[in-house]
Amino acid sequence: MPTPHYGQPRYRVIADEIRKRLEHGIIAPGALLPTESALTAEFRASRGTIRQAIATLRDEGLVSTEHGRGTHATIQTNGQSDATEREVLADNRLASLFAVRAGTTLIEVERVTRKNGQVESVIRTYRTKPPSPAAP
Amino acid sequence: MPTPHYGQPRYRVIADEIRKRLEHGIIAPGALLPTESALTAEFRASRGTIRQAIATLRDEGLVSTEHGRGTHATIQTNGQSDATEREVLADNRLASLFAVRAGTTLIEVERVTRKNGQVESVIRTYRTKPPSPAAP
DNA sequence: AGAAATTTGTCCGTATGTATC
DNA sequence: AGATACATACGGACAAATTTC
Repeated sequence: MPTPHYGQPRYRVIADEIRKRLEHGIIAPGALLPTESALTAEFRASRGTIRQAIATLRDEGLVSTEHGRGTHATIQTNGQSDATEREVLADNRLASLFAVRAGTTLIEVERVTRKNGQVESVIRTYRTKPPSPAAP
Repeated sequence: MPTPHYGQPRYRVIADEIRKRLEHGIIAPGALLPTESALTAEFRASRGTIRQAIATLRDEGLVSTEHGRGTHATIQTNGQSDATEREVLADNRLASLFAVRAGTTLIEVERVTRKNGQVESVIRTYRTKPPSPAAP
């Protein structure tokens, strides 16, 4: 088969499927996702397509990827309030503002304001991650 | 030659070069960037690499891409204050919060707080774009 | 310490689909 | 309808970071 893509693009379908597994806890928070090759085999898609799907989830803050290690589900410090905190990797703009390297872990707090049930605004606050007290 | 890429990846070098042109006004705000094929020819890189470079700039809010039209420099309503306003396209998460389609134009206001010259936090507020008063 | 295997990152070339002009 | 331009998808190759042996 050549390269058909009617309706939804494949990478989005794949992202939707993986997102469902994250939301349903089939992939636990902090757990490693299947490798790109494993997903390639499962979804019968090329690596590029798989990587695009994962990039989508990364864009949503659902997963985090590290070179040579893998992609793992992001830990969501989310109770039931309207404020969610998560760890994200600095994009180029944030990196230059904070004077850190792109990809450095930052803390993002997201707050949602509503009006008559409708979302009025989304406020995201970024800060650098405080150094951990661990020291081997 | 196969695929040499020592030091900086090519897509980042290309993104840096285009960013410089945007900052220097060589590409005016609102103006269309060269097409992907033109950039492919200029930088002697494949389309995938060019697209990755443009994706980087899009991530920084510097440019905006429309299917079938092209990529143009984002209009920066930026005086000299610490608050910048720009138009961005909704990522999947924002789209679901605002109940709009991914890619819908949103208004982003970014504020930076500093302490002793160091950036302390970056606050980004997103709102839907108010309907224009135009009426054909 | 060092080599090998694993896994993600980058890059290329090509083909086809879809939106806009 | 045709030309132009971006979007999606495939497959292959090599680079770099991490883990495993």
